[in-house]
Amino acid sequence: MPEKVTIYDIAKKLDITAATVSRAFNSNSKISMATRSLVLDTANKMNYKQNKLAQALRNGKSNYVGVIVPRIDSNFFALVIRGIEEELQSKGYQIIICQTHEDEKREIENITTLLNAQVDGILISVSNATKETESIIQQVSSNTIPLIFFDRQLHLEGISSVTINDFEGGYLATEHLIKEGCTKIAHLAGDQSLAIFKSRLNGYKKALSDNKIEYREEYVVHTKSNVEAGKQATEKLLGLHNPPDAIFSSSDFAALGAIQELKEKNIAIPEDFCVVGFGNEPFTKFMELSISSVNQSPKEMGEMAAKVFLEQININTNLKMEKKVVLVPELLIRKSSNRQNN
Amino acid sequence: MPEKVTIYDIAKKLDITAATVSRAFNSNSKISMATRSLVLDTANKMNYKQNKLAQALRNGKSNYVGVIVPRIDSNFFALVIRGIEEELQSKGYQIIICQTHEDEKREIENITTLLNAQVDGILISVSNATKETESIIQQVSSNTIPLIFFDRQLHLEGISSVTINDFEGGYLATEHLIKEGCTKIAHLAGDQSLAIFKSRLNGYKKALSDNKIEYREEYVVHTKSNVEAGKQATEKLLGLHNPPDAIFSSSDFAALGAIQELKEKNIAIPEDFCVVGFGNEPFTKFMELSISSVNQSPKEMGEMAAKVFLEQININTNLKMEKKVVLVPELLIRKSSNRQNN
DNA sequence: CTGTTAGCGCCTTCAT
DNA sequence: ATGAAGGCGCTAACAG
Repeated sequence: MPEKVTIYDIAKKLDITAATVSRAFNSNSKISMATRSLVLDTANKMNYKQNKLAQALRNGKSNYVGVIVPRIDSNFFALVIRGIEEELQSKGYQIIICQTHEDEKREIENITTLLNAQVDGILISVSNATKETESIIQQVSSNTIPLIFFDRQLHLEGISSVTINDFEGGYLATEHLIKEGCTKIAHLAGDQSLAIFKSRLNGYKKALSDNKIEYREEYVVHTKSNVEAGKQATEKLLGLHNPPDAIFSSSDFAALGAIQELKEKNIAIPEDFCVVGFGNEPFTKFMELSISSVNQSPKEMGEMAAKVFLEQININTNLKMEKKVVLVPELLIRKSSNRQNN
Repeated sequence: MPEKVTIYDIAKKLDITAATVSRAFNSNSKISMATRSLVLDTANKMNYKQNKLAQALRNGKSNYVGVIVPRIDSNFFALVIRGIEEELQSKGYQIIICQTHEDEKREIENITTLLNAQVDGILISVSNATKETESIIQQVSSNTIPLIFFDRQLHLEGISSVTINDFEGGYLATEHLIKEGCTKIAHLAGDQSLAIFKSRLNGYKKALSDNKIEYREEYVVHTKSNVEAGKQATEKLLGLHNPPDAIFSSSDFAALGAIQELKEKNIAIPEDFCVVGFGNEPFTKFMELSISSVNQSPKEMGEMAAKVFLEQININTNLKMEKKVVLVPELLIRKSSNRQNN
């Protein structure tokens, strides 16, 4: 049976006191090398395991960091998490991952759960922007522990964030399509309640106007970020009086749907129609007709978010700091929009 | 500043004792409805958060469950985790995810970390099968907490597991290729130190012999599970005196590599060559030439693993039980191997 | 139904 | 360099 062995057990065996055993494990204290190694050895032999819970309770520091994402079964978030983990684990932090499934209630529950677990910080990609979520996040950040946004942020004062420049991403993609000779560029826009999608749309608009191309309302279709939605949106676009000759999609999945629809209609890509997606999902480069996309550097984003947390936790907690890190998006030109090298 | 509020703070304010406050939060105890709701209300107003760490320490139960996977940025494992989470979260468990990156040292570290964190159980997909890992796992399982294997197991007595029938998966895939008229079927075999890959190879062999097809050593190429390795292996196969007319790949990524190589050599798929992968990665159905694959039902696997854990934790701990759940693989026939409906 | 007491495992002054 | 004592926040007897 369990028979958990504690520092008292090993103290008794060595005829010393628990305090000494404790000191042996927290090397900083002054303790003779002899007893130190003796303690460590016997602890090992007795199969002793430090109880992090007790440690955390006593120290007021759990070494847990909470990570909240919409979902984990997405290449993007999985890579962000990987980045976070790699950065944090070497510093002795363990991460606890929570998923919201884009549900506001779950999001609030997750925050509560993490606070209950006494995490030392929270890294969050927000799903929702209700007033309630906003006020809870504001309160957590200003009263308790460091909270850092990544990818999807709320614009709240005093809260740090690590994002990519979605505006620039949208701009680059659109500009590229213009350079390829496309003049009637449509946009599959995502959920406009999320700032990232708004920014991509704005980048698209700016690129058009900078290039003296008229913005047409009818060329912007709001779609979910999945294949089927992309297909339907494209069908709609192709049915217009004056159909577009290119699509910049705010999501790779919708871009794939667009391509499927175009193929069904026997429209040649990229000769007669160009497509650019967003997110650099693995399949975009696997396709025979590889899909141009905007890389968001998810792993680097995670690493950066972790670094900001570490800075935050190490400074004097009275001195709140706000750090807004904005990563640069990278346009990956592939077959779906490359007329030169085709 | 933090100013953590405890049950004592709210007890003082209400002029009652901390025990009563505690009881209010653990509804089972006998306590008057009046005080109960009073406590809950004021606790809420004071922004009180239960300290799960203290609770866990006191109760000897953390409500944490550790999950160890090779990596999280894989569709398969992400979905397994999702299944685990959905099953466990409703029961009040929080999961802590660790990645091994297929590194034996990390694997052992992860186990230690989780034990230190006082998890109530460990769900693990093993990366490695060294003697050391084996003995640690054996020891954890028999002396401390429930440990359950999923997908990748070690064959140790008394330890439960949830896996899919990889043998059958290999058999189904190969049999299907035979039915499509292929007679010279090659196999891209994975790391044979992992049982899952051994089983897939064995299923392949059995399907051949059941159909009176001679097994040829030269048709089995051991490759890593990535695109490049699949390409190279296929190049090698095509260079044989008597090259194959089909490939059953133990990995979807290698299958994709195979297809890329075949296309470069202008070999028509599926007319002149059929390919079947394993894992049902998202891209397999996204491709224009969609790839046949074996579905491993990752989400269900995760749910099942969680359920087995819950059973284990709820029975008398003296009574160790071993439960081997084997899920049935599902062959998904797509364009890369479908000669009938093409 | 509520108060009192003790202790989960650990660390950290304060002594010595 | 080590021992003694108290407490982190909570709950579970045991009283009453």
